[in-house]
Amino acid sequence: MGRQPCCDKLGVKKGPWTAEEDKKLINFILTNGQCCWRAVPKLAGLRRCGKSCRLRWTNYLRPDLKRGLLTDAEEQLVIDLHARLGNRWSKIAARLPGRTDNEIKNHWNTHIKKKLLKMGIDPVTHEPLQKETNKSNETLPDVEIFPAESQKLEPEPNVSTASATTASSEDQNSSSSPTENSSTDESRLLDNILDNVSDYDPLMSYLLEDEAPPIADVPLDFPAAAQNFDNSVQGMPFLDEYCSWLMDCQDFGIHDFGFDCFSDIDISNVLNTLEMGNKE
DNA sequence: AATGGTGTCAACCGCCGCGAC
DNA sequence: TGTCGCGGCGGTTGACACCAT
Repeated sequence: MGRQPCCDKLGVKKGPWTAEEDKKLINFILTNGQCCWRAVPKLAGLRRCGKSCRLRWTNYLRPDLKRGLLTDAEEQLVIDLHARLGNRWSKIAARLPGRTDNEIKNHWNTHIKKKLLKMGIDPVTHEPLQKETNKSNETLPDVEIFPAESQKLEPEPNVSTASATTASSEDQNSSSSPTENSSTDESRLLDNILDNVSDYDPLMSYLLEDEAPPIADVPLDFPAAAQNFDNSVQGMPFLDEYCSWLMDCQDFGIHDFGFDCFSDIDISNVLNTLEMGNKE
């Protein structure tokens, strides 16, 4: 392959994880929580580098992950967020509870990109391809044109023109080069964008609120996490997905994997609570 | 049934930012 | 202030599954 391995120490295993390795990692994290990732492989008895362990955990083993394809709503949200944030997958993923940046990135590259191209929309700029070619000399688009949002976000004099314009340019920048010019400016810009979004779209508003922590950020004290989970999902638009995830967990047989901590969580209670929250 | 092409996604790589010292 | 180590991020790769011929 000729790739320079990041974990080239002797005896460090690479490639797909085995069920045995997964089990070891899960058991370790559940027993000890997430500590120094570098120490994890040694302490957990794994011949992997810490980075690999972290990746495996965050992208695949984390119990709060959703499985399966993105729903239409999620997909639309990803598109909306990508229009604003560019290829900042982790930021996008943070707004989709139970989804990982890797998953969203993959889905973007394999599904959404093609979908948008088919619709005649440039997946990078989110502008119609036709228009894109016509305005090749322009440096910045005046207004970001994005079908779903252009309907929702009526241009308002004082609000989003500046940030939308900047967002588009930032979008373009970020897709070609991840380097940020100014993190302070950027966060201010992001805040503006998020504020403006909140003015228009309740769904986006909810998902973009910093006060509503994504499930992924719930600390890994699982019984406590279950409580936070319980609280944080009240009124969530994706309740069905959480329910199905919990169902999946049961189907999957989490105890087989050493998820004994879940014995502290009465999943049916959680489900009931979720359903009650959904009805309210 | 065999084979080649294409799509999907888990995992890796290298860079960057941040905190500790 | 500079250096180092760690975690996180985004881009990319490669193995595998699926489909068409």
